[in-house]
Amino acid sequence: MDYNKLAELLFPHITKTPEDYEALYPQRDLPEGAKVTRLGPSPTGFIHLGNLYGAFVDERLAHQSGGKFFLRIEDTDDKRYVEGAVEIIINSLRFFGINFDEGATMTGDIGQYGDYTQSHRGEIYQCFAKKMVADGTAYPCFMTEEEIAQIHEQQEAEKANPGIYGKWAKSRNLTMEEIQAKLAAGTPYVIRLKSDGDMSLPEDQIRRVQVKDAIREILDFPANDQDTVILKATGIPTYHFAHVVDDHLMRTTHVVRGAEWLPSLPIHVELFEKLGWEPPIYCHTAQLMKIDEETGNKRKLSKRHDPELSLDYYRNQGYHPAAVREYLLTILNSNFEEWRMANPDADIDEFEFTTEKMSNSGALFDLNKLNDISKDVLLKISASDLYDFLKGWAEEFKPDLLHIFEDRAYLERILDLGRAEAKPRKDHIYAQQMVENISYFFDDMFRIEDEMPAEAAADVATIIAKYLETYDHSDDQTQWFEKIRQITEELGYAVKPKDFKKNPDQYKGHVGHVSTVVRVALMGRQQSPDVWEIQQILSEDRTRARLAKFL
RNA sequence: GGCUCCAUGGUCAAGCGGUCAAGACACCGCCCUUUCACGGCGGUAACCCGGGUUCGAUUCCCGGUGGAGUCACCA
Repeated sequence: MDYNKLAELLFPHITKTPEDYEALYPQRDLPEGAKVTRLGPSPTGFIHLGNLYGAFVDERLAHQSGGKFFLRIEDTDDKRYVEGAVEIIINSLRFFGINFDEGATMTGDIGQYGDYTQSHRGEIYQCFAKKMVADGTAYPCFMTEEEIAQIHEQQEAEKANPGIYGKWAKSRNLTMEEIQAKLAAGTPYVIRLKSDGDMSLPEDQIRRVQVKDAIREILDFPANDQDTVILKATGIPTYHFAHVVDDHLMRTTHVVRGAEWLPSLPIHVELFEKLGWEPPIYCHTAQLMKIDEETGNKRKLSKRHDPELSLDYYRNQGYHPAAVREYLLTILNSNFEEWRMANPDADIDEFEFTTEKMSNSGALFDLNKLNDISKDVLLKISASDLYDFLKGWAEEFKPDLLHIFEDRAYLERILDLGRAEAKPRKDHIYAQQMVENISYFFDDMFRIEDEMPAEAAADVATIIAKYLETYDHSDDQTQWFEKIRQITEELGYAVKPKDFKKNPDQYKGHVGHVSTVVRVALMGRQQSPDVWEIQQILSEDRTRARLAKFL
């Protein structure tokens, strides 16, 4: 068989050579140790937490080493394309602080290693497929879908491994004449890798391949034996081939991808071997998991089944991007939490991220933990920044709430309530929750949500009346509380809660019950931050009005 | 079914042959306290099983078991 002739027959329109592309995309001129990473989403426009998790690794690796991080659109499957997806991807990631140095953008490519959209790179893939055909390491396959389905059935019946390999690869040994005839008849075909692997050999004779993974150390598996499709009938490559060609030509140094790619790693290794290229360093990240409600077991996050893990969900809820980043880093690097405790105020970028410290078992997404982390993160954000963040969130998701932003100073005081103390309050978690938390500060949202405390129920009117009567907005906190005590005593309640607990028969209740009455009248809830501070923010008029209205 | 990955409390996890097996979140209790939150103190709770190797295994090896992933002209 004259493979060169076959290559020309199959790819007469390809005139460039592999050398041309090698020259077009030279080695990158980067400092020693600089890492080049990439994110290769398919343009479905759907991003979930798992994608962010992986993107974060790429971003850290590249930017911590003085390297490059680029975006490549992997749209070799036309069925997946969703309009505007590139924009969504870039914007969603940017929101969480992940920015690309080069690659596809909304307005065109940035960088010297493009085109960064796989569907535009047809000729490049075909050039290398042509080379493989010329080398005798790839061949045209004319099998129809029906034939392949039939083979699958037969394999199932024989309990053989499924797939096109060895004796099942019927187009593998076609003669030139047969191929010419098929071509002349216009029979559609794909290009398959001609694998040297053979899994049917006795176990000790099967060739094994070792790959060092940056997260998982040595990976050891049997060499690939599948004649995997590298070019579809349309001339578009499959993921496997596109990955190998692109990451070589784009001079990617580290390929970060989910562990679901582990099973196809042998294919990629063989492809790199056949093309005579050095493979990149692989970083197979553990999958983010969730508990499946139906089975009660852990399972990989799924785009289809877990819409609540979409990035949009977190934006909707109003989680601050810094909190999400902080959370992701704690599950990404096991020593991050420790580092954070030692450096509570350090910038997150100062943390040295390493693949070695990444876990290789799948972590369950833990909302409790996110919330806890978020409290600490938001505490460090100034009221002014918090205001801007909240407003941005409301503009996008809660336009009917925009009126609360009219008085900036007022909202900032509310957001800062209790945060200046030595032991500051950590009330803020995410926008939606914050808004609910502070709703009583706004008359249109204020309503009585809680009951009056049972101990003081009979005296509610009296307590409020007396309180209003003695109310002086200019009282300091001590003076203010002294008045509460007086009312407490006058009405037969214990000034010290302990007295009441010791002798519950001697009192109607204690000072806590009395102040709770005020709290419910003013805030509509039994629980709130300090009443005096709230009153100061509310203003005298609003305070008096609410008390009066309650009577 | 084949291949692969994974295996320490409810969750995330330190550990890398000798530890009363860290810590964080969650949970419970107590303290602080006019409520809540914050904070402090304390508590419940773990090395999947069986063989080796070794004076000694959570740690190393083998075998099970369990969980996950993957076997497309999808990525």
